[in-house]
Amino acid sequence: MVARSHIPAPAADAWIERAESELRGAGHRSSAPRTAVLEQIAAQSCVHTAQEIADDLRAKGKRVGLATVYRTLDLLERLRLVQRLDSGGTSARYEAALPGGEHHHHHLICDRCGDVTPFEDPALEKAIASLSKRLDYRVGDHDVVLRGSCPRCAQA
Amino acid sequence: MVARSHIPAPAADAWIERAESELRGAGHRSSAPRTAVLEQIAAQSCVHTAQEIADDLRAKGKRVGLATVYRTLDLLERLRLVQRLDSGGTSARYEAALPGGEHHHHHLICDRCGDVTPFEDPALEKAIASLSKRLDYRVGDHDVVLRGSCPRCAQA
DNA sequence: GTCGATGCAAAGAATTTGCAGGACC
DNA sequence: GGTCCTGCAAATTCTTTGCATCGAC
Repeated sequence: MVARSHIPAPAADAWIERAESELRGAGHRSSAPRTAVLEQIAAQSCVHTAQEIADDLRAKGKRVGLATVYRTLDLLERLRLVQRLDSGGTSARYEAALPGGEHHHHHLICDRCGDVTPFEDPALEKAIASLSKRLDYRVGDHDVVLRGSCPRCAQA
Repeated sequence: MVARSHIPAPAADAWIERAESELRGAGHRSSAPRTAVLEQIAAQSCVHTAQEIADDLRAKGKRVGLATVYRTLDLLERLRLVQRLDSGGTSARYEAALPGGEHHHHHLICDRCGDVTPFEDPALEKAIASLSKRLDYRVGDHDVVLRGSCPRCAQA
């Protein structure tokens, strides 16, 4: 469904290092299963579900319990190292995020085939930034999801 | 948690009529439980969960099964008469939507207390519209969620 | 009268939690 | 060696479905 990776390989490595370091800093230990999950998240193209991450790892011969995947994702989400996307589908999807906001992007979701494609748009970010200042809220994160038909489904 | 209604009373009435008419047009029958759900959705302030809708109806003495609430919401969502919001919370939230796009808005969600506040911003809509034209996707809907701290939680 | 709609309860799906054993520091 | 982490399975939570019955048209 989804093919393109949106984080270049060197950034993926940097993300893993950063994640390990932040986890350690937060008083957590390192372990083979956890590292495997980190690597899988860094390597994966765009958003995946917990189940997919576990399956992908199993396919690579790394046996990691689904509960461990969930627990790791939960930790990473708190540290803002992964971003959860509730795409309206049946289960949540996760992807690597860089706390500094590098490679910040949003998603297009195809209503028909479920394809998820990342995009970024400075004008959109500017509109959100300007809006955030005008609101009564202290705004942190934001999420934008555009839904429609991907090129393949649109022509079918 | 959430207080303000974002659809004025006359629009709420119009929404109910429209919903009943579209449902009929789609070959569905009218029934007391379904009408009660429609009224509850129209009356409610911003997004509520299926469970909340059922509870509110029960509190009014209208006994409507949770399954019926889900079934009705499902119908309405297909007809674009309600909008589902997967706010990252544990369950989906729904609110009335006008297919024409009137009263189109987005949401601010407080990370701490779960408050959901609607807002609208023409500049943001313009940015999204312009972006949509540039993309390879045929874009239909979109969702924007800003997360942060509501005024009350921010000062605490 | 036919066929959709309802309610309840059972089924399903996604995620979380309890617990005993194993690994890290 | 204490504590955190893991895997498994059981428990929860949200949502969907099966089915007999009721009500709208």
